[in-house]
Amino acid sequence: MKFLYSRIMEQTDAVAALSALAHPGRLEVFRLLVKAGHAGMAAGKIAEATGTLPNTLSTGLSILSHTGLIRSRRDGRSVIYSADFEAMSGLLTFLMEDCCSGEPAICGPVADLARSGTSATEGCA
Amino acid sequence: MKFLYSRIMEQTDAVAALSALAHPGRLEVFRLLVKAGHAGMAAGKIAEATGTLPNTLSTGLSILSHTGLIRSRRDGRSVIYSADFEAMSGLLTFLMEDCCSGEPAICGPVADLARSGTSATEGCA
DNA sequence: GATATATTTCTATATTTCTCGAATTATAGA
DNA sequence: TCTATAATTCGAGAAATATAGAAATATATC
Repeated sequence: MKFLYSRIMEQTDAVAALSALAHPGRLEVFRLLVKAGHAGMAAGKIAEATGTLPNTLSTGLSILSHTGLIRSRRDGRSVIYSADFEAMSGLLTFLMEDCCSGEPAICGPVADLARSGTSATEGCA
Repeated sequence: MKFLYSRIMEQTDAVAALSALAHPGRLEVFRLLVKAGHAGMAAGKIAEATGTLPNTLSTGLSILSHTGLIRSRRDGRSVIYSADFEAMSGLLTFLMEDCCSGEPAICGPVADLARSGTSATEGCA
């Protein structure tokens, strides 16, 4: 399990992350975790919120975890999942790299993201 | 062919856009077009730059086009493709919506993006 | 130790996606 | 019109992905 986002995002990692998000159920889970912030959510709560079977959800969480987009920690019988904002920032930066080649200012916030790089989420709770 | 990004991004559209990007060849093409900016690139030049067969590339360009992530215009015998920064901004905004629920400031530029919304690329050439 | 809860892993089937050769369409110039 | 160039569409076999039932693992409580 590699977490290269904080340094260099490679195409292979980006494709894996995008593939993980390119699925209605997994995308819903990820966005739920983005909203939940650092606190995260237990797998059971996610299953309840999304109406997914536990085994199917677990497969989805595993796929997201392997890309580094989400993290997990155990809390008693539950496993808490949370979004990794640094990984997400790395992905977005990779996507918009060299936006408008040399004149990133014209692209607004998208370019800000590409310019700010991975230190973007340093302060995230 | 719908282009909902400038207004409301729905999950279905986001999944389609992410699926389109979740492929090494298509991701390479998209990032090439991000760098090329508004000027864009002819399909033939893209094929040359990426070493893709024309028919395979055409399929990839078609998939990207249908999501609204790229646009095309004919120029003589060539077809020029270019990235649609507004669509991309809409996708990124959708992904990071309600980042850290109520305290987006702590997420830095990622949250800036989520907050700025679709007007982000207004000034893009 | 025994039981209940929470989550994951295994396995198989169904479905979707990928790639490339061949044929087709569109435009430009002689 | 004829020819060349540029790009797209079609079709089929191969590969990858999705889903859910059943079984297994981990933790907590009695």
